Amino acid sequence: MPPANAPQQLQFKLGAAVTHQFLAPSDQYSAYADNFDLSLLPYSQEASIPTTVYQYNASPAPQIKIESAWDCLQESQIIKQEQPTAAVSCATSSNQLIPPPPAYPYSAYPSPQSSPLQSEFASFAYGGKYNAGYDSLSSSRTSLYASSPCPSLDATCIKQELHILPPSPPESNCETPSPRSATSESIKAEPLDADVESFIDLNALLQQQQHHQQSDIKPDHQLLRECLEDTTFQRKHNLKPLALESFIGGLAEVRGDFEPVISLALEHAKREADAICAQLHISQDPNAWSPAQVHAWLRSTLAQFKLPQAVDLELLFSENGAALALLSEEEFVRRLPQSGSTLHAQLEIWKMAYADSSYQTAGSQMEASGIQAEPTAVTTAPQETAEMWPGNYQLQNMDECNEDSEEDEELETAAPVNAGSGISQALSVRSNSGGSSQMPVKRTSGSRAGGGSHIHLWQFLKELLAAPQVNGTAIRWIDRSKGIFKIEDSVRVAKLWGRRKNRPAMNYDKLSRSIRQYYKKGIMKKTERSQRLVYQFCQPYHQ
DNA sequence: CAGTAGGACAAGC
DNA sequence: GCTTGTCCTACTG
Repeated sequence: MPPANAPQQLQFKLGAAVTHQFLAPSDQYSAYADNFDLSLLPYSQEASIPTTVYQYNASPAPQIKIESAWDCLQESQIIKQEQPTAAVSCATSSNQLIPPPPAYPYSAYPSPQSSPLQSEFASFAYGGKYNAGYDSLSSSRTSLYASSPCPSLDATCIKQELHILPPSPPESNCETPSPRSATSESIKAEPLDADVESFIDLNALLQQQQHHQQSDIKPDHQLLRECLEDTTFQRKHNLKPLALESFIGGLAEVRGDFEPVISLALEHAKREADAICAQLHISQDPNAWSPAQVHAWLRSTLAQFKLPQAVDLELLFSENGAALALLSEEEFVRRLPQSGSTLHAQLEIWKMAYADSSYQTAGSQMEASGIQAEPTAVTTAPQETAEMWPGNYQLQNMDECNEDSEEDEELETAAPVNAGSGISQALSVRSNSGGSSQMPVKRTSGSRAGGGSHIHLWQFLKELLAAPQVNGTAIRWIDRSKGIFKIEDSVRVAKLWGRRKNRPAMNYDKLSRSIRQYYKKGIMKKTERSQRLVYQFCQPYHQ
């Protein structure tokens, strides 16, 4: 279990690393300064490029790249692990785009920007109260983003490239507002050259400023405080304060980038859940639990986390699994102040893991029955089986993570590394308003090495469309009910497609040729009133 | 100029 | 055989 204040510390660090200016209690200063000396920044006259740049005029699609904290996360957590995994190799590759924080379950956290649960989302993403769950999932690797990862945060960890996504087009039906729109009051900066790659290599700064460090060490982080109060750095680099909330909210835009880690963690969650289910003889679907099974699960989880066993647990929790799943965290805490939060977090993980497996099951059923089949409602819980948890999906992203070139990094932020994998797809489907599920995309197999995947273009497009928060600037629905969508950024979509298929030479010309092949196959068509870059899925390929 | 449309052929599964 | 990638020409706004 991480220290109780780890989430706050971590969030603090992240926010501070981004903003270079914030207000916080002195103890938080201390917590931060223990790991990262901001005194480097104001003295870095040679640093010609700001750490944080908000490019309002960037085009076509500024993106968010966050390397620092997650690199640190990986190095401090993943590499330590005894089992070499794809995540390890991913982490060890230099300068790659970081895997993202875990997606938040839409069902529980509908809108990180607008929801009052925003702070909870932040906690979830950065090892907050959900730490317990992930920490517990198994030994170590599942603590990727669980246990406080950045005690080792140091200058080498801080290399950031931040590009804030522009607002969605006015007509966009993106479900999540852009960071700018969500934080317009918080983010203010002078427009800068769109082509500026903005980052600070603190390694270099560290070397340049060592003499300052050696000769100017002040006690009690006084220097840090002075630096934080000194805004000359911000003025010099056109930096303005960025609210932590806006940064956290903006991460929703890059949620897809974190999917490799999500998948990895989910895989471990599933394995552990699998074992627990077998041990307790309960379903992996919390909604299927009887009250007695709920009690068994609660007691098991309490024991797992070494939390005090409640004597009157049966009285406190009389619900069945379905009702339990609807309880808020507050309700959990009200009933069990000491352990309610952990139980709730763990239950969320189980729900998320089950939703993911359910989604995959639907997808595999779809695949098995042929792609022309009507879509399977993802929300329909599959029958319980002993093999409910899929075991082969989790590492498929890691290959791409490794093979990413720096050039492609920008693409990584624009779309999930594997848009069809992991929980973002499931969550996207689950988040659909009106209860209409999308046609599940065929899951790509875990072995795409060397030859791309077997995914069809139309499926890939639906994947992108299913993640408007991530891909809304590249492709979006015009009329979802009719299956009409528009490719907003043909180049990017084509590159994403090329990456997925391991076709570096892919371009929109070729992609569109494939789309046109769909005309005679009845998969896609141009809209009645033909518009550029606007296509329409034919039935039953949409809806 | 970018996008659209479609023919032709090849490659990979 | 199917799907997709590639290259091509012609056309359109």
